[in-house]
Amino acid sequence: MAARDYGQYCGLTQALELVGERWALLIVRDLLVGPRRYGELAEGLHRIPSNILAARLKDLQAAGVIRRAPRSRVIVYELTPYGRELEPVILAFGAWGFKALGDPRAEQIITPDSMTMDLRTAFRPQVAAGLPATAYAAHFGPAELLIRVDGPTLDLRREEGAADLTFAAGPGIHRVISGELAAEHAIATGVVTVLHGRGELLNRFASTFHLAA
Amino acid sequence: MAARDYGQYCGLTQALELVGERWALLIVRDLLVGPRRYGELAEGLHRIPSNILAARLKDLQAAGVIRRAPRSRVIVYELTPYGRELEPVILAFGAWGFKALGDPRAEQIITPDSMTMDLRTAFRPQVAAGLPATAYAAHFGPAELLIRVDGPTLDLRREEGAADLTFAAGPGIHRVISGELAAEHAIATGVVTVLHGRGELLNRFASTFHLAA
DNA sequence: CCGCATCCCATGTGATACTG
DNA sequence: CAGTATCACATGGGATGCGG
Repeated sequence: MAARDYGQYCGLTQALELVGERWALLIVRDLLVGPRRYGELAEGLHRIPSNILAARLKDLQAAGVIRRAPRSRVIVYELTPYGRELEPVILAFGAWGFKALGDPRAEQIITPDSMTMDLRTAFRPQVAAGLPATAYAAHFGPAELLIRVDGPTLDLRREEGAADLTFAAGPGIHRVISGELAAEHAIATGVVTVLHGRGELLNRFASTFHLAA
Repeated sequence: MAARDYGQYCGLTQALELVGERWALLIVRDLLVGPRRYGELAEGLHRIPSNILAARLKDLQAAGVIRRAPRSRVIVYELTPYGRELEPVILAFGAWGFKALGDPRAEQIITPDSMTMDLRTAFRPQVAAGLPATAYAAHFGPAELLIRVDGPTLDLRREEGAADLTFAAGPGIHRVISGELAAEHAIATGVVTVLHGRGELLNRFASTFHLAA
């Protein structure tokens, strides 16, 4: 590692040596949602080569950021307390990057975990507090995310469940969150497909989750 | 770039595609201190190969993070407003990494710009507000940093000037900031050498700049 | 299957040298 | 001084293999 050492004694340099390599922060992002198995991580980061995933998991463990935890016959990876302290950094970094998101390219997908973190970033508790409690079920391809907003609290789960509004969406959903695409227009153009419930609730969704672009 | 694309449409992924490559955030860190010339960047990031520096400057420019600015016959690089929005991210990330800083390795140095950002990270305005205005002049090798604390405001300049305490320090100064090394002990062991002024002022320095480890 | 390890090749990185 | 050019090598990417 000496050759790839930045050669500086500095907080940022140290941070980059711990989690600065390719894919590392994305692994942390997914683990912020919850403990994940090797295969789940590989699925969420669908373009990561398996050797790289294995190497990163090893490095992150050595760095004290994550931990291997045996859970009744299967192994899950989870963040250590130190790793969890990256949450504000990742949220702020994600908010910064969100502003530069252009139109989604053809191969770009959204995964439940990436969407979960983006929604956490975009959640506006003070706005939500003034709105009725609402449950949304969002389908991203085969995956479903249950989004429950109750006053200023947000509960995100990767499961099925009763919702006031059920919709299917692709990457274009981000343009609704950025306010560039009005809810009605998103429905009209097929960016969002309402599967169940009143489509107007998508307006409430858009005001609850908002990040300027 | 398609092959190195993460393939996800997500704020964090986008951020990593803009400034996630090796050395990129360190360039941003140094530019947060002020506009810098090519040679100044190369000096501050003393282990960066010149071709990599040139490539990163080009990429960061294309990403809208930095900008080439001609200043009376010389070219300086400076952050765009969007690039400057990375400051809180970099400060938080640096604070996170600071906690994991072990003992400095032999080849690890501190540069004026890295120290400047670490001091900004560690600065405690509310503590400083309760202390008398103080100016410190810190020597890191050949470079000098003038640190002026006046109430809750911090002024850092890369220049010479009158100071209440002038000291020379190496990377070990970070252990004073983390509180692991008491000021008197730092002086006694030669981690910090007092060049001018009362050594007890290093205690004030340590309480003004503090980051838990 | 799941959790990796191995191969091979494209690309990025690093050291050095060089040019306008 | 501000970059380019070149080349050796390390790392990343993709496919595939393999043991538990």
